[in-house]
Amino acid sequence: MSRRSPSSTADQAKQAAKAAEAAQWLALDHQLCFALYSSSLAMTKVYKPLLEPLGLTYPQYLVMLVLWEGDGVTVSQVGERLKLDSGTLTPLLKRLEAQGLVQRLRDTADERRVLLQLTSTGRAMKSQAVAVPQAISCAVACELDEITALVRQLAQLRERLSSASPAPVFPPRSAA
Amino acid sequence: MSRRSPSSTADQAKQAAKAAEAAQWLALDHQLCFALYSSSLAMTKVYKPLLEPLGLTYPQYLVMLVLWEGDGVTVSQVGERLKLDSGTLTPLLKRLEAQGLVQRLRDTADERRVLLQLTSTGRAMKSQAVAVPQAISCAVACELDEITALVRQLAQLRERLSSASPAPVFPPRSAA
DNA sequence: GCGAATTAGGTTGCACACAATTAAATTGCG
DNA sequence: CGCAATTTAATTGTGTGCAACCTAATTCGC
Repeated sequence: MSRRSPSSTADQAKQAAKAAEAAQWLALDHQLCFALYSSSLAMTKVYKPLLEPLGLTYPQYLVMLVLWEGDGVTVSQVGERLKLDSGTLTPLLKRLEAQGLVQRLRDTADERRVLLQLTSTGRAMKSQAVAVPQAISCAVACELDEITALVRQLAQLRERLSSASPAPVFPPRSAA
Repeated sequence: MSRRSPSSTADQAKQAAKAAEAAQWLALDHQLCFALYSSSLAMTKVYKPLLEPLGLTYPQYLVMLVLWEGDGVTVSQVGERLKLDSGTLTPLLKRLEAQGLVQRLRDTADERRVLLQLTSTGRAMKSQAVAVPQAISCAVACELDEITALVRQLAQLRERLSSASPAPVFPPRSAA
């Protein structure tokens, strides 16, 4: 404290207060974005060893979850469900096809569409896969209610985020 | 219903019950992993237009948050904070360096280390950046308490995930 | 029918994530 | 001191995410 005082004490106090406020807003550990980001990455790491025996990556597993709920759907229907676009899904689906889990077939009625069908191998994997969420559930908390509540909160958050168009806080080209 | 009955009705009922249970465990919308994954991606999309004027990607912004809290730290200290490894951080930091926001300097005392210093440009960006979390906060919910609670829950979850080593549910090579 | 607008996937390019490997510097032990 | 073990980054390779662009197929106005 009190080292050099070329300007007024009031000025210094104002500066300090402003810096402290900035520190609060920018503190990593207060950021919801980072809490989401890091826990999502941590979740992926927990899944990885469980999915390895199945030969699936985590996003591939998500696609299989969608197809196990019902196949014969289009690429964009899967994308809508997972909130992923064709640039992500196309190569991913080709890898699932190469592994013999999924078939990609042009819709004869509308050749712009590609229909996704599980192969018998892909369908059979479902019974193996049930063990995955069970293992996760045990590894994490087993408090089903807590998990359910968190899932609901996050789903709501995701909705709010998807429909959010944040105010453009910067006047375009202010700091170019 | 009732199409072909080569086996007993009891068998069919058991099968159906088992399938229904599997469907529960594998339902996409019940998965915490997907709730995290999709809301994290949605969050990144909301940040993107806010960070564009600053010339930062979302992970680059996270690194800047760490450095604004205190620079002169090593690559691995940043990695520990963000839970990211050198394979991710090294190219990312080189891009920040190329933009003139950060300096990467070998520690003269221990030449294995690389110390990260903000440039004056990088330091100056902090005051611009305060507007980013403020805009997000408004765009999402403005319920500070709710956000704080969620951040705490997710931090706790991340800890549990990081220390979790899920039981290897599959006997190695069961479905190779 | 026919041409413009729309729609569905695919391709390309860039930026992560992370496992696995490598290389250089430091530490520690005899 | 000498050398093995450790530590710290960097590199390489695979797999996402996503914007921007492209192509082909369909639809719709006329």
